Amino acid sequence: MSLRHALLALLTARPMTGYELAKQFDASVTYLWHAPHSQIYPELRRLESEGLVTATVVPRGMKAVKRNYSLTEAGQEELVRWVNEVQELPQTRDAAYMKATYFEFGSYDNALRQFEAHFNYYADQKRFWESHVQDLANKRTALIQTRLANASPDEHDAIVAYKVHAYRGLVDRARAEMRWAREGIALVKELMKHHEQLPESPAGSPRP
Amino acid sequence: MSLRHALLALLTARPMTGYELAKQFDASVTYLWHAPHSQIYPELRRLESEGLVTATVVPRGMKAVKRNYSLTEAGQEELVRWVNEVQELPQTRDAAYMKATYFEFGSYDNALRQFEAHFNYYADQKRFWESHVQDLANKRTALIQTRLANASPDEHDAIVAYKVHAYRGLVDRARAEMRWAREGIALVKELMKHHEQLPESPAGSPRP
DNA sequence: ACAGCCATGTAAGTCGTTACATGATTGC
DNA sequence: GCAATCATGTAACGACTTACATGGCTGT
Repeated sequence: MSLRHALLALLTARPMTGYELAKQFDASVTYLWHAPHSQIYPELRRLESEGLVTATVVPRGMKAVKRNYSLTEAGQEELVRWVNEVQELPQTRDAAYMKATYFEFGSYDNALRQFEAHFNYYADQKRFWESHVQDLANKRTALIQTRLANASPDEHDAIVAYKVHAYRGLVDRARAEMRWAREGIALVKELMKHHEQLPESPAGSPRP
Repeated sequence: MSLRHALLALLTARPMTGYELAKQFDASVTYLWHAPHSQIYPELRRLESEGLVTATVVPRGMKAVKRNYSLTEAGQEELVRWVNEVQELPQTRDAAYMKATYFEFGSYDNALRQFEAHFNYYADQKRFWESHVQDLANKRTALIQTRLANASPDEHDAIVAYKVHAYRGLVDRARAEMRWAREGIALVKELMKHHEQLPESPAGSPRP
């Protein structure tokens, strides 16, 4: 249950409506812990019913309303409890690597395509994460600024440094994935070369 | 839906009972795609009802029975279809990194503990994956041997190489996680040093 | 009038977790 | 007789996905 804690953490910066929270999510946390708005709204209601946040109903336009959520003391305590709890790390579940172990059931071209898609995906992620690291290090996002404004100055270093460390870790991870994909492509090309040298055509296992 | 395809892939080696499949899972695939037996048994029934596997009922003891599953042609086709399909990569969902971005809400000691747990976890994983790479490269597991026996010899290289590449990727990943944790520990120690030099005690944000 | 963003949800279904439950066989 | 391992499930619940649905406000 990281979603609720991500929401609580966002609310430490300032009170926000569900919509604003969803936007902040999409701008930062989503790259660490993805959640669509359809998950956020009900979770906020649950947090409210558990007393971890309070909502004040604000009119919007003539008829409609929005709910402005803020953190309660119980919410802050729950956040601290969660931060101090050492969680079990989740067991690996990686569809891309799993599929890669079975590339023999597809063509060489397919393996190349898969590795290329992998590379491109992480190249994109890397770009985002790198720019996010820059934004954080330079305190360039609106959220980090309000967060810092609410904290005592001698904590500022830590607040920024932890976030930078996490997002840098993701940049490294993206780099590793890109390397893995590149090496995968090299491997496939090697296998293709070998295969050309044995002109007998295979007829054993399934291959489309 | 990788579970079903992992099951189909395992069955390319030889027919197996649910129990055997669960054991094979726990010995290899589980480190790529974890699934408990309570998920495997129902999934096998579903695969059977969709015609991707067939089951022959074998007596065990006097009263009980077991079901021996084997891959059908439709199952093989589905496996090939899946291998050739480029899947969207799942959005990141990393509880450990997410929590790390909020370590300012806990003590320095807590941050150290968290990073140490992270390090130890991946050190374990690395050991397992490394030995698995060795087993695969030397064709030392029962499963890879039956799998190879059923494939044409000119495919043997690829079958082993793809698996070795995937598990090596996981070893690299574990190494990266260990590095991240080490750097996290160094960061916390830096922050502690700085903090000692400012003797005023903080009283702003929540800290237990 | 219409586009685009603000704003908030529901509903159905799948996937995954955790705990519970039962019984058979093998070897000591 | 008992423990370990073989063997197969169910049940309840929670997390997540995808699609659907509604309406308001702002600027052109």
